[in-house]
Amino acid sequence: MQDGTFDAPSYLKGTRPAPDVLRGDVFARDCPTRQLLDRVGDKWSVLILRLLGEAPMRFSLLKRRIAGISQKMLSQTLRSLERDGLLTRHAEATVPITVTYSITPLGHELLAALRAMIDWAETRMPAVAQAQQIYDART
Amino acid sequence: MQDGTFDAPSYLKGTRPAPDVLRGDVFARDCPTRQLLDRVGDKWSVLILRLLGEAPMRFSLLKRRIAGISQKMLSQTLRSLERDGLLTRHAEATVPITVTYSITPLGHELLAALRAMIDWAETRMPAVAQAQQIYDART
DNA sequence: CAGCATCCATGACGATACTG
DNA sequence: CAGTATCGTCATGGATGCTG
Repeated sequence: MQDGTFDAPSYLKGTRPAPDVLRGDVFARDCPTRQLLDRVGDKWSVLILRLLGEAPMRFSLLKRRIAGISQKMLSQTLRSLERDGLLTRHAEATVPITVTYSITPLGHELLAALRAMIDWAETRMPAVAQAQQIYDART
Repeated sequence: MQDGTFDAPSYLKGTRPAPDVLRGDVFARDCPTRQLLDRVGDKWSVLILRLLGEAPMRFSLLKRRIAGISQKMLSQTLRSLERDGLLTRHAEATVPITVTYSITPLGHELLAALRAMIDWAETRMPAVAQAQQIYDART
């Protein structure tokens, strides 16, 4: 039993306290925060979530409200968010077809969790911009 | 006056309420949230901020605690965060040189604003993973 | 120890054209 | 209307080698 049944390091089996130094591997790779940022840290996800947080919306309306997004990226990002369970797609078999996207409870939860970050960005990004100017002005 | 003095659309001049539809341009480009995510949505920034939120730390310790990061990315990300005013660099002229990084009040603020997101990720990413499996299993 | 310089692979993203 | 398919570009980030 001293060696354990598999090859996991001892601090992963709880026989030693995670040593703070060198638990990096787990921290960096499994870190749920990174996984989340991998998905919503892209160019459009949060923007789309915020819009759908206001109200369900059709593809074309999203396209018009998010100036600068391409059909490809909108479509791709929507599919990704749907896959993640953050929004749902509802297609009506009209001619032409009508597709509406809505945020899910899980998506709403995430949006709520992002609220503080969004607020911070809106009030404090000027301070960041100022810090940059000072940094860039240094000889 | 009916046509206005420049070629800006009327809702930008306040002669009509921003119509919800079509205010996309401003929303998408100036959005502080996007600016923030452009800076901390990368692979390592939040991780570094979290570590420095615990305690000031030297380059080599950061390198060891974040398994998988290259010197290049660590150095590059640290410089970017320093430029943004989120952390400070202190170099001591020992031989060899000793460099310590600390989080700033602004960085601490941001970290606090990210707390809800981090917590959400830690508790709810399993739900996201499950949603993905269901999505991928659909024929 | 704490970097910088360089090269290279990958993938994110945009533009364009086409479709049920 | 709501997409898919294809192509090209550019930025991100890893690997390697060198330095004060």
